[in-house]
Amino acid sequence: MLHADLDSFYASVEQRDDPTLRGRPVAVGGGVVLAASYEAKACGVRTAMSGRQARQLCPDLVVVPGRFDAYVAASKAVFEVFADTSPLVEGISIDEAFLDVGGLYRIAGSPVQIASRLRVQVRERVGLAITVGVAPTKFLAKVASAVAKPDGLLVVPAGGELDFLRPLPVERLWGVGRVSAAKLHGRGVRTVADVADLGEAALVAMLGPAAGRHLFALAHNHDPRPVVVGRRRGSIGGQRALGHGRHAIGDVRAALTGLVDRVVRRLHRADRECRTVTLRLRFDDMGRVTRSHSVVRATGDSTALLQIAQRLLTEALPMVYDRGLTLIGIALSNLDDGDTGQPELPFAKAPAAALDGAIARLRERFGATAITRGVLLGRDPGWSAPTLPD
DNA sequence: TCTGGGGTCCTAGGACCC
DNA sequence: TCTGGGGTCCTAGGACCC
Repeated sequence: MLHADLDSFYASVEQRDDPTLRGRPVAVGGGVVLAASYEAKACGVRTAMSGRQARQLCPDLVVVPGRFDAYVAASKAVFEVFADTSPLVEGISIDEAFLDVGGLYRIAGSPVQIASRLRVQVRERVGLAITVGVAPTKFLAKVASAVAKPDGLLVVPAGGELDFLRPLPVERLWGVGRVSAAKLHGRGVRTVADVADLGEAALVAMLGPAAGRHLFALAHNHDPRPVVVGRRRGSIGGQRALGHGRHAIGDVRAALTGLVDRVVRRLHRADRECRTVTLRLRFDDMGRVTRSHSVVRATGDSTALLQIAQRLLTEALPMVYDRGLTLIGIALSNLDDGDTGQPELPFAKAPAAALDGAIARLRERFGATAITRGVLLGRDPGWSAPTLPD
């Protein structure tokens, strides 16, 4: 497995396209740092840090606004190199992917040779530095690339997996963030070796069944997940920061309308439909709530989706009045499966049996002899089902 | 030092079905 | 009058990732 990860992606694209930025600390973003060049990272600037704090840490910092079209174009070019490298590519985000090169020995050489060539190709064809981790499993390859950054290549040799893994801090494990790390530290668990030796039951008790088992497996380098080609996203969303202070409800509604418009446009461009609309709100105190609504039949109708979104906002309005609203977001999920072109329906597994059972009970209880069966496709208020003759 | 925008996956309770 | 066991789906919240 190869894990290929572009270094400081957005910032690197900026430095590639503007020679005056090379060798200087660069941050992409404004209010918040979206990406920092290695020169900026050297003075402590980090992704997700506020712009003000970043400037304090690094007085020479050059802050540039994002040029997302350029990043998308660069990403496309890099993924073309990936596609030329292996038919088994799984994109993880705009700037990283897994490549399964296990079957390419005869035609392309060893994984290390393939990885070296990949780095050269990305450098020559796209002008960006990329770090590659090579290991027998996805997880280990990802850890290897993280350790090898920037502009590196790291191979975890077969048989040496646990020696490589065990001394690393728990934060290196995929799925350990701030909260889990704090829980683990509280129990004196600091390294991967500590996690591995703790035992699965103790981890499950601490972190829940899924996370506990997941972590235990990773700590023992058990990661059977294959590279999955052509994964489709499960949701499409958008959000907008509103700034502090009070906002007129009309402005909030207008923001939501704009958001829905943008997101539905992307839904259409992807040629997909959705069944669930989720409204996200965030408040002054960083508290957040979500409100969602699902319809039975997937739709891409912008009017219908906007109506649902506005209704969710109306329902959430009482809490908006009490707490300062700072962010509004919308997400469309339960996307249809585009392979069949058929919207995915809930209850799809056994509707016929359910209907037969209901009919049997009607006969039994009421002695009904003529029964009309219909299929109800919606349950929104105001929706009426057509009745069909038996 | 309170901050962007885009996502995935898991958990838990409730309603409902056989 | 009261109870088993196996499931799906929806909703809300939370952790985590880039």
